[in-house]
Amino acid sequence: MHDLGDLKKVFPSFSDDLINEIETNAVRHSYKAGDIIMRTGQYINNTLLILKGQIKIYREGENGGEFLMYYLQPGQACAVSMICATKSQTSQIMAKVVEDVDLLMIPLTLMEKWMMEYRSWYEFVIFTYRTRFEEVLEVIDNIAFRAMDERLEFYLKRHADASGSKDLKLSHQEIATELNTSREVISRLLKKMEQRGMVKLHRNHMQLLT
Amino acid sequence: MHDLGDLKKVFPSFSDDLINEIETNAVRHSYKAGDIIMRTGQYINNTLLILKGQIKIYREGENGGEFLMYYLQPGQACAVSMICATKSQTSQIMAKVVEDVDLLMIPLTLMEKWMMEYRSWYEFVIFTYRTRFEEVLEVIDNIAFRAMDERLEFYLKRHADASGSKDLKLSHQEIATELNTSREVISRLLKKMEQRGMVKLHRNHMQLLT
DNA sequence: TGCATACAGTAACATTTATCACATTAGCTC
DNA sequence: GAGCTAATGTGATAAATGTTACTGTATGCA
Repeated sequence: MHDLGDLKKVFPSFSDDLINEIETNAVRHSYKAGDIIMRTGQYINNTLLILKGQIKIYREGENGGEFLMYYLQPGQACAVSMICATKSQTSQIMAKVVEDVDLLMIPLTLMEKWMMEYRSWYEFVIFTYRTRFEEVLEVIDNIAFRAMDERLEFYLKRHADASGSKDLKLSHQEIATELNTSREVISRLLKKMEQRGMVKLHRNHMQLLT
Repeated sequence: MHDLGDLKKVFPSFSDDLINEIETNAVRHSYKAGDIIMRTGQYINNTLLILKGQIKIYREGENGGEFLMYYLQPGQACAVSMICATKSQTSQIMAKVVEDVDLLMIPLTLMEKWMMEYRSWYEFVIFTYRTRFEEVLEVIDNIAFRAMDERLEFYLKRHADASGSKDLKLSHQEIATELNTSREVISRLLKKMEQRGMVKLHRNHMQLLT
């Protein structure tokens, strides 16, 4: 199914005995693009370690908004699931698969045990918390202090970073949904950005020029 | 200075040996209302445990905005300082004293050690992370999906909860600063709320009626 | 080829929020 | 109580964003 070398490559910071533990105890799962792995209000009993693919973590609005918090990539874990898992709490967020995903599910009991036993696990968990907390703070900064034009620029840059490419496969509607605004607003702003030479627009995709 | 019974009262979940450890190692500090304990970009080497008073945790905007994230009360700890402390990272937030504060400073090295040794400390830390993360998610919900009138209502309720009183000592200007809007907007919305019987306005304070 | 559909552009208008300008008032000091 | 000051009230206007209602246009599919 998967082997030690595999895991070690995706999670290089894990110690060998921790990897052995994971090999023995974790359950592997696959999901298809579009699958929803976690929903608001659902109980969480596992921590998720991403091996392959991409997951979008977002807040759901009443009118179908999917307000983007952050993306999970291979080598990362779901901070929310870690936090909730400690007391079998319900999730406050949604997780949707963007690209087909392979992941490992770690039962909450082990999660706690490992915290005490494996230093590399402890550090990984704390690092995950910290990184996501900071990311979320940055999101707050943007919606609290920035107007939509700046937020759009920031959003596009995040995408470019996440996908490692300046060619972004996004429709205006998708962007609007993730920023909780309307397509028309995004179209207008993108046009302005194009006029300023920051982006080149095509159908279903665009290139960041900056 | 302070004794075991003291600490035990404010942090009832801590085990006796943990409290002893804290007694021996923590440094006590006091701050006056208005003092700024943490600023953006500053290095953090201690975790803070609040014994008395109230601290406001916020994001600073360029134009002097003080966007409220949450309040720290007695019996609580600064989640951000815990996270940053692990690797001597810089803070991404501001912490300002609202009411005169007594607190304990725990050096980061102990913070880590205790995680492995004291279960009640581990649980406290995880609980702190989770609570704050959820609080911040709720803040995001509000600014992402709600208009100013609803955000104001939410803000007032939070204040009532935090202070344990429905009589809120707040000027319109303060509220405006913490919601990153202008005083006029707050005045107008408060007037509307008063007309709907949700609040009774006075000079420098108001009463929540709901 | 022609049709259906999703995507994109754009104008006109409504609504919300921000900004400016100034009036009013409560509470304080002398 | 006169006068000062900070807090609050309010109208007019500007700017940003949301909404409605269309048009055009690429793409895939029958």
